[in-house]
Amino acid sequence: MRDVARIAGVSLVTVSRVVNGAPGVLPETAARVEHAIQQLGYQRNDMARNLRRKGQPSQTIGLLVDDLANPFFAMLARAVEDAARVHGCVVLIGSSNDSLTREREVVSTFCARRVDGLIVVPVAGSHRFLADQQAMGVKVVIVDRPGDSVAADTVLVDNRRGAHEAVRHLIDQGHQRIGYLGDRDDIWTIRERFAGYLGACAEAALLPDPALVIHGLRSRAAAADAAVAMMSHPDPPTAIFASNDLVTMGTIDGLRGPGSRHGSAALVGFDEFVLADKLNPSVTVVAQDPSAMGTIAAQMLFDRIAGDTSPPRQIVLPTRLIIRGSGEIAPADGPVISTARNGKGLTDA
Amino acid sequence: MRDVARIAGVSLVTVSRVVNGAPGVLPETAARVEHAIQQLGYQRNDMARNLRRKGQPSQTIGLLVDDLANPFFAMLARAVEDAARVHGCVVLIGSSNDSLTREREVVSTFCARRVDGLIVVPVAGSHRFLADQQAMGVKVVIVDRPGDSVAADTVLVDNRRGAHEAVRHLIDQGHQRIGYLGDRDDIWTIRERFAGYLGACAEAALLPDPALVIHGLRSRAAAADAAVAMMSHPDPPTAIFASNDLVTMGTIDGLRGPGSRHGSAALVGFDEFVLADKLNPSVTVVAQDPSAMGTIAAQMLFDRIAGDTSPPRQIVLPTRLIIRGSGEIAPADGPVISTARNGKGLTDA
DNA sequence: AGCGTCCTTGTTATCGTTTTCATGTGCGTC
DNA sequence: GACGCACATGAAAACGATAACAAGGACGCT
Repeated sequence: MRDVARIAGVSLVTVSRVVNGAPGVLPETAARVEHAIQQLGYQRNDMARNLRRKGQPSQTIGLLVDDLANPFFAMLARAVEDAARVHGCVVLIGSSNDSLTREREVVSTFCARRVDGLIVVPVAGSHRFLADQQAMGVKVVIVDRPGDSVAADTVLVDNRRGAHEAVRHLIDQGHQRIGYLGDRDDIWTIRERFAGYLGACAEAALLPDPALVIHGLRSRAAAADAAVAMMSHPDPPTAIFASNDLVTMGTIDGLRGPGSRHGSAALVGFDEFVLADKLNPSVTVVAQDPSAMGTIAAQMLFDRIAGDTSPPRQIVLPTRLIIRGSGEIAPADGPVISTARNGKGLTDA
Repeated sequence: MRDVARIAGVSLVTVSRVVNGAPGVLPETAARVEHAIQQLGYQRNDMARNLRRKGQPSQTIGLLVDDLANPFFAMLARAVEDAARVHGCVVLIGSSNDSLTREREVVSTFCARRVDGLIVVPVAGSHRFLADQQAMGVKVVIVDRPGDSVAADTVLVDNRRGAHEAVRHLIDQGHQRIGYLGDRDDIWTIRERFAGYLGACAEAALLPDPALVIHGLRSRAAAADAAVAMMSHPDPPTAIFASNDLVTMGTIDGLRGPGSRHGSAALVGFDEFVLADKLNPSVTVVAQDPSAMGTIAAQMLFDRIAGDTSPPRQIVLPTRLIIRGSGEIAPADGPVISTARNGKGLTDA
């Protein structure tokens, strides 16, 4: 910058003004400065800039998801990124990998970089440290799961109702023995879905057989094994509700695998996934709209950064039951997941 | 920091030393400082820190992919993030969305933040601006597609050979009329795959019928339409090679859709995708390992940041043909895509 | 002519940290 | 007892930019 000033024969302030498009610089002077900038390939140092302009936003936000490689969070991240771009903001990204320690570390690193705000998918456990950061002026929006010990805007999905609808759909089809295959139930979303399953059963005066309820499936393979085990029960279920996409796919593996009775149980899964409609039989799912979640969360965050100090809000998005069922021809229009990117999903809210 | 110093009754330097774990501070003094830090909730400002420590790396890298919502890039991003964490680095992320302008903007924004390095999936077009940033000291690694007008470490996949193998597999199965359904052929990977298709045909003395070659399919729906159109040809292909996952899935839609001859053509697609093994018939694919690409790219980048000044290298990873074919029982172990996260894929190289 | 005003430009202080060098203190040694 | 040395600590400058204020000139008005 000093070099630019020297070459253009002006002072630092004038260069600053030109770089920031501030008014009150003679066009001729500006041109000289521009020329010097070109010549030297000068680029403003935003670190120094943000340091000096304390109080002004730093145009950086942090996004902390569970696992970026998971398509659900990838879509959410993309939506956040697009919103950030509109606000001239860059995005720092991190995966917590279901570890509270790692989450705390990442949050701390981001805050040391003086982000304006954070969008966090919280893992289980206390988030006092988030509240601390809030006190220091960092705006926080929580997504996907409620945060423990922290008052912040939150965007959730009505997991319970979605699961309830799904299971009721099975019941309406005449199923009486409905198995549950679930991920770790210390994850809030999973717990809610299980509650929805129980609720729908209770509503129909069905008492779930404890032998048909399996928790803690952390991988597709584990789910496949569990599905096989469940179908080997002397009195196997006629239908299965799977708590998320991984478990659903594992269940498909199990029901389809060698030595299994092919398709001997109806299947409804939480989470839409690619090609669910092309399986035979195609799979009924409870679809969420991760893209909408990201867009809404980003919107709330930028409102806060812009100075909104109203009490924290909680937004609960509905799910969508996509009924496919055995042998049924898939609907002509694709699943919600494929159109979510354009933000249409917002109308669901 | 000033407050911490005052409360602890020491100078700024001493606080700095404690915060950075520098030696030469009396344990008792350090404890007093630590206490003051706790009390005030002080956190180092890394902006100011990076500003002062010019020359030292800023512990920030930028990752620019085509589309973060695409599972391929999401996995790549996750691998990069994991590697970055090991090096104590945070990751700025952006999607170029196939736009050179947007790519240039994002790169510029990242560099204004003084990132140590960039991992870029380049869109088509000249990347002179990347070379400019290199000249300013930013390390660059190119991934997935070669960069135009820029000398940098590059991680590619042998798209041509992969496609060649895939098409030869079809030929070995006895197919003579093999259609090509492809994405925009101004994308390098797509062009390479098409070249592989042509090469395999030529090798077998097959002359592809121009009516069976369709380019420019940008969406699943477009691919579905194209597949239907191709199958409606008076002399339809007995097999189809699809240039990427989106086109493959669209082709499945088309072959399966109402009014189509179900499964009337064999199908091999580039890119592995979830559940490809569970379709009926299951789909043979050419699998890449995005996670390995990310890991290797990050490794190269951090080597450069650490001071490696050897000439730019180019690494070409092989693909893996996963033969599934009609009616065949899927192998017990999952597709490469599901195990890639742990870096095992690296052994493929 | 004198004065106020607008407009362009420059001077200086500052952001929060680290670096460099200087200072003071205690201790062992000849 | 003086010297050198190691050690803990502090003072001041610097990183690259912006904010606040000041200065000089042109202009119009009385």
